[in-house]
Amino acid sequence: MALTSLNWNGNMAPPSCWASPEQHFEAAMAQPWYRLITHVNATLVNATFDFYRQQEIIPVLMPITVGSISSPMGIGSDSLPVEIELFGEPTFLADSMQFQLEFFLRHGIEGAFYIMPTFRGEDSDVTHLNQFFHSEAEIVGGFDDVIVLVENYLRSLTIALCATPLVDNISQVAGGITHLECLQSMSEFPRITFAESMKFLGDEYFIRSPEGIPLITRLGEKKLIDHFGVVWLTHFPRLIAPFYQAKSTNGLTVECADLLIGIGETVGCGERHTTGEDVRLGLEEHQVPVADYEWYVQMKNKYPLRTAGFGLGLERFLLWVLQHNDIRDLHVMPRLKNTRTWL
RNA sequence: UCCCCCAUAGCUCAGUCGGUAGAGCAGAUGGCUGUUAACCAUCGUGUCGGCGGUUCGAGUCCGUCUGGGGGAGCCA
Repeated sequence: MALTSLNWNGNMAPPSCWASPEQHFEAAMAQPWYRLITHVNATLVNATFDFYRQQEIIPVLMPITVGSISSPMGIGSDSLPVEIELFGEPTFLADSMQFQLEFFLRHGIEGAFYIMPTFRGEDSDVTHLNQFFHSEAEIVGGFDDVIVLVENYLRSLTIALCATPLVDNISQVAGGITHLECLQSMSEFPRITFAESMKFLGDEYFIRSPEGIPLITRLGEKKLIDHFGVVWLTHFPRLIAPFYQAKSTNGLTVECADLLIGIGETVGCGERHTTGEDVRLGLEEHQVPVADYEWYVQMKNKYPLRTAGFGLGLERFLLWVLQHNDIRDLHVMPRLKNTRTWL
């Protein structure tokens, strides 16, 4: 990218007018904030492709619609899928393309990735968007392999950002780049298991689900971030994690982790069930109908494979990069539920 | 989805005990000063977010819906 100078005069602050389409059109066109977003995004996408090319993890093309809910409803999740009507058929917009990535790994490749918009029906707020850009990858391997992959990926993203002329503008907005430099210098990120975090934080940072399972609160996550800066929260109790994560050998937790950084959970990763039978058990335990995931079970029955993967919310990562606190400021072309658009 | 708060002029907000609405800023017009502007004067009908109810009478009370903010949850 031939960026030699980003000499944007004036206020770098976000206009924060996404609720007003008329104002936002002007702001998105002219404000330095949105020009910075565009260039930072370009750097992140280029860096992502560069990173995976070195790892021989390949980009794959996938549809953004799915025929049945891919969002794991049931115990441990209330997430809302987005349903539309397409050619007269009820259809869901993908909330993640993890299962499709898992499919592609059966093509004899070591890893697959994509960056695409995915969709969520929850109300938007300072940390949630109804469409966000998802950077997901799935590899042949296990829990520790995907942790290393994510750490290397984030390191290479921050190195790429620091190597562009954008770094001065980022520094201006974020109030410095020590957070970027600090992450680059970490050989590995701190980890804390869910069980350890309960001892570390104390009961007041947890609530109980209707089934009596402890859930960490947002305040608890914030406390961990304040203490560690960047931290993996690992090995969640089986029933509060999605059904597709592989069980730990203790049978009580699953081989998954959330990366807490910036405003909270920014990466979710985990090792998947290897066999169809394990998937079937997971569905049963989470009280999710097996019929919705029949192909997924069949795939693992016929082509068992140990894989692991992760999903990164690009805008959430960008919040951390810019040290900002409202994710709705990060879309040049906003797509928020119940909010009109100018485009 | 749950809890709390909010919605009044272009903007920020006031409005007490229920008696048919006010201020500041912005704006418009005029005046004045040796003219990129300041100052002075004058100018306010706004479905009081929508619908329904109570009442002789509702911005005010009740119900409900919509939208916004905060918190919880869910998630990336």
